[in-house]
Amino acid sequence: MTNKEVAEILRRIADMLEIKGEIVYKALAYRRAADNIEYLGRDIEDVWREGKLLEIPGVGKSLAEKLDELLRTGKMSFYEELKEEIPPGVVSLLQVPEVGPKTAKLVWEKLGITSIQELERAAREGKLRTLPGLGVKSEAKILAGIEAFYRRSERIPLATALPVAKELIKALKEATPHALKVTAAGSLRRMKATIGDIDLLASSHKPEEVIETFTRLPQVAEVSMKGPTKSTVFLHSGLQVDLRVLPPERYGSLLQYFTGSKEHNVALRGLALDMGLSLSEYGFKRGEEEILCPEEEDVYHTLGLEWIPPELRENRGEIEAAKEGRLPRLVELGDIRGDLHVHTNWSDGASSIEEIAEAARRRGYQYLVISDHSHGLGIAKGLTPERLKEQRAIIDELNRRWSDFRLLQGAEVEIRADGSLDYPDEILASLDLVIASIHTGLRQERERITARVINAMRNPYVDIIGHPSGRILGQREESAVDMDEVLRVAKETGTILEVNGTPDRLDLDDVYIRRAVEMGVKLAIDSDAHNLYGLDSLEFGVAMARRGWAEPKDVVNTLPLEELLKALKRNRHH
DNA sequence: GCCGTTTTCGGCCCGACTGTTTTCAGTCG
Repeated sequence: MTNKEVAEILRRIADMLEIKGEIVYKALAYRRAADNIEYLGRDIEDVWREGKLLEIPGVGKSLAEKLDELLRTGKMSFYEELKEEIPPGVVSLLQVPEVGPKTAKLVWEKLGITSIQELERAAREGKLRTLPGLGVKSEAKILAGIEAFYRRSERIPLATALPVAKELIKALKEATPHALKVTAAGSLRRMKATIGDIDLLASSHKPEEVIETFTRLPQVAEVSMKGPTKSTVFLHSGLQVDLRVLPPERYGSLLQYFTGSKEHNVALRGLALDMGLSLSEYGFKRGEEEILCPEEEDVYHTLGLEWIPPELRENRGEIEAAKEGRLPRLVELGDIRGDLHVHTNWSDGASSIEEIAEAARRRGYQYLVISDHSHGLGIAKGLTPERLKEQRAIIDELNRRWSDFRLLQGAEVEIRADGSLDYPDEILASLDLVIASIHTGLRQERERITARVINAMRNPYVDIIGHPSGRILGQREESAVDMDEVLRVAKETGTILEVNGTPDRLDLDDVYIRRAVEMGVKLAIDSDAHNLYGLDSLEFGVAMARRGWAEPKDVVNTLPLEELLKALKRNRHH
């Protein structure tokens, strides 16, 4: 059973407990455990086999027993009993915006509603307004919520949300002189791989005017909620945007609060309470006395912490690290000396070798690895060994042109469905760098696909495993590959794992990056560009690496050229 | 249900907005 599946069951239990009306803290405990399991970075089954369930934060005696039963037998009797008690359709009502546990319970008990379709019918027939606590307006809100549910858009990639946020910030600043600072916060500022909605905030002496202006921007399709300091709107694209406005002297606490994550904030507030302080977006309070925080640093310093980079704010150890002054010096785009994975029009890329090389050089890179596909990937015009030789001649020719920049010839070699590599060893040996990737047979079962990757890593000429999980955000789940095993073997063979910055890949995921960093497995942050603009994607790879606590020393392409060449695997095997 | 150099019991973050309420409950983040 995967971590995600276990986490889903725990979250479902939490939902059912809330509908039952159990104390909310019980449900919270299940959700916290679910989060910690999902982001564990290792297989829950392994942890279970080692008898270390209790070491997972948020898992105590009771949950450890229930998880043991689940992993041992595939079923959890507590969960099965709850399912008998509460129909699954009632739990599904919680997916509708505006419907929470109380409303779900109410309509189930009073009207026998057990599905979203039934809820919709009841709303249309005006039955909801007859229930205690609900009126005509609530009924309309729920109906609107159901419509939103039906056309709900999935989370969108970070790279899609960022320019939208930038445009809104610009538009708001131009539309009113009262918006002083305007910033994107939330998961966007934390650079999560996907974004649910956009959180903006502004400082102003006249918050109400800023809110008013914002809700009238031409980008806004619908105003969902509007108060003196806060509003929620939907853009024409269906994307939800929240705006929160406070005066400048409270901007630091507002920025901190709105950046989240929720779990990080909860932990910070707990810390504040220990110091006799109460923390909110307005600042600190000690009794009646207020401590204002115009800058975000003020919030952290008041709590005796170093300022924590937003990418780390997930309550996964960053607060303890900040307390002890051992936060990592996270890798930055400026540390990157070259891109190790780009395609050209020799395979499925759009630009020539020369064009992309010049573009990389203009970025200040010291080197660039041309890594077109191998011939097995026919649809991508993969290179035969003969064409590879022709390409080498061109690369050699181009290299005479620069003294400050070097082109390397690599390849993205297919790991075939049977586990063999798409070029023979003598061809691999002729390349400066070899990336081995899986593009086919991604749905193979765990043992088989893991064996393929490990076989590739054991080949002395393979330097990097490209996009190790094979996920495509919003389209394809990660493969069943046993990432724990991949990490172990990578440590043993010195194989580098790629952090692919392509916006819909972002693969490795930050959770595994963190694990790699802890284990001392090296990373390569690459763009996997297929055209000149694609080079920009490396920035998102950097963001993922930062979320995974990676420092420059963990990333091979922060090295100068000579050191990079020394670090590559082949030099040890020759 | 978890958790503990002030606690093994009694806490568990804090506030905005909305609607149906004459003082607060529900939902959301």
